[in-house]
Amino acid sequence: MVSATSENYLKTIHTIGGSEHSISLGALARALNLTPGTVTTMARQLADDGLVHYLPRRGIRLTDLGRTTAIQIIRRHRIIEVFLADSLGMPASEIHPEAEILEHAFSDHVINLLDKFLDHPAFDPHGSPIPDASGHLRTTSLKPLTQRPEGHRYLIHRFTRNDAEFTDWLATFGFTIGTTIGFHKWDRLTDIVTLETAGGRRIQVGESAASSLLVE
Amino acid sequence: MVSATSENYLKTIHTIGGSEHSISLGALARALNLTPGTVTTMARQLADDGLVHYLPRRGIRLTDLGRTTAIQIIRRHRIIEVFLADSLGMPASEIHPEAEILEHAFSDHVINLLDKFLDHPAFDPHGSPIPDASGHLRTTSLKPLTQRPEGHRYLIHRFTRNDAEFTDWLATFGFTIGTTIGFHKWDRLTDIVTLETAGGRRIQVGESAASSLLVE
DNA sequence: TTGAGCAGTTTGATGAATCAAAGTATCGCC
DNA sequence: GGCGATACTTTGATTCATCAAACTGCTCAA
Repeated sequence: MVSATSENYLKTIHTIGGSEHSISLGALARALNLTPGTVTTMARQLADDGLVHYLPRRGIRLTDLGRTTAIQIIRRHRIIEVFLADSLGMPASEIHPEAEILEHAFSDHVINLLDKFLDHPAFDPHGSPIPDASGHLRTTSLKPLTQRPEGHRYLIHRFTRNDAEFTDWLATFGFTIGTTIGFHKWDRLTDIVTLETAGGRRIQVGESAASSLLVE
Repeated sequence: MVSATSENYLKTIHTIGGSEHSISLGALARALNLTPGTVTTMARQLADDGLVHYLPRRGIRLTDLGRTTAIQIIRRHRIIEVFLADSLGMPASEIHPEAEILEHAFSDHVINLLDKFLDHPAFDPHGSPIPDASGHLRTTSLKPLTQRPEGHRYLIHRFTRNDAEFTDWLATFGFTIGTTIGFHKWDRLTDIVTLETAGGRRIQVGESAASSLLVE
């Protein structure tokens, strides 16, 4: 069994370095808000446990075991987020810190039951994909609109925001599941995204609203 | 904020000593499976935090603060158990150890949302009452059958066992919600409880099955 | 009333996770 | 090629929760 602390290290290494990439301990220390010395000590510990490859002064990288462990934690986190938002009705902006704690307390067994209860969601409320129990991402081309190139039209597949007011509002422009949406422009300065209806009409929404549209 | 460790001490003190009674540190050490020295050290710590009254060599007792804290933990535990059993379909026999861990990870805010989601259950799947958010037990005369005196008839109010097979079986004897049930005898040696139908017929069930009948 | 025995306390040590501060490598620049 | 800045590592200390083992004090029985 891996401690909650180790789980947080693995999750962070996976988040900032991905599965292949080696990351510097400094970057890890900054991401975890710990002093460099602490992270050096823990890196040796994680390497002893076979969870990471650690080359002093060169960086740290997940082993196969570390990666599968990290992915299980991410899976737990995202399933919990779906539960908090969809079942309990928490706003998407509040769920992360709660999930951050709960992810270390839920057993894989309970998480699998929760996954079933939620009907095997493919995305969390922020639009991030949820790996299945064996750690694979469902092969799908669904992504949040904001992870697509601008200037194209996309097919709307799902809203990752459990908010009837918002989806009703979108529907007034003809944006419903199964229809297409134009991704005109994302102004990164103001975080305003300009959408385009089938009729060519332009509407503006915030980046976070736009990212709740899962498109293909 | 109280550590998960302190929470476990408080919960155990409340469980074995109730709210008034002082308990010996030895009893506490045995209940927590810790050495006496550990518990002595922690008792001083809890007293410093204002959670218990501790008189060396005499015993330990919850303060008002300790009691309300303990009751909140018990509330979290029991609401989580209802969720695991009723929503996720876990057998009542498996929920306790999971709830034991989760109770330290759920915030009071999320617990209140979960309580609402579950429609404010009054009892956990073992038949224990769930305190409300302010720590009060709903004033109700509902109790598991096995906490009633033998030789009387009681009104069936609820089954704390999410098991259609069991309730269907009871229904074949006319034991449904709103009807009465006779509590004939509880043989504490064999833990067999003898029930009596409206027609005077006697049926035997195990103590744990009988305790899942909430009666008035 | 005086021990013997037991319940409870103290002491010294351990492991996990952390920090501050001192020490060392490495990389790029002149 | 040498030097300085930056990044990383080491060292010594701290806190929390725990244990084993030595110690102390209370109570009951002879």
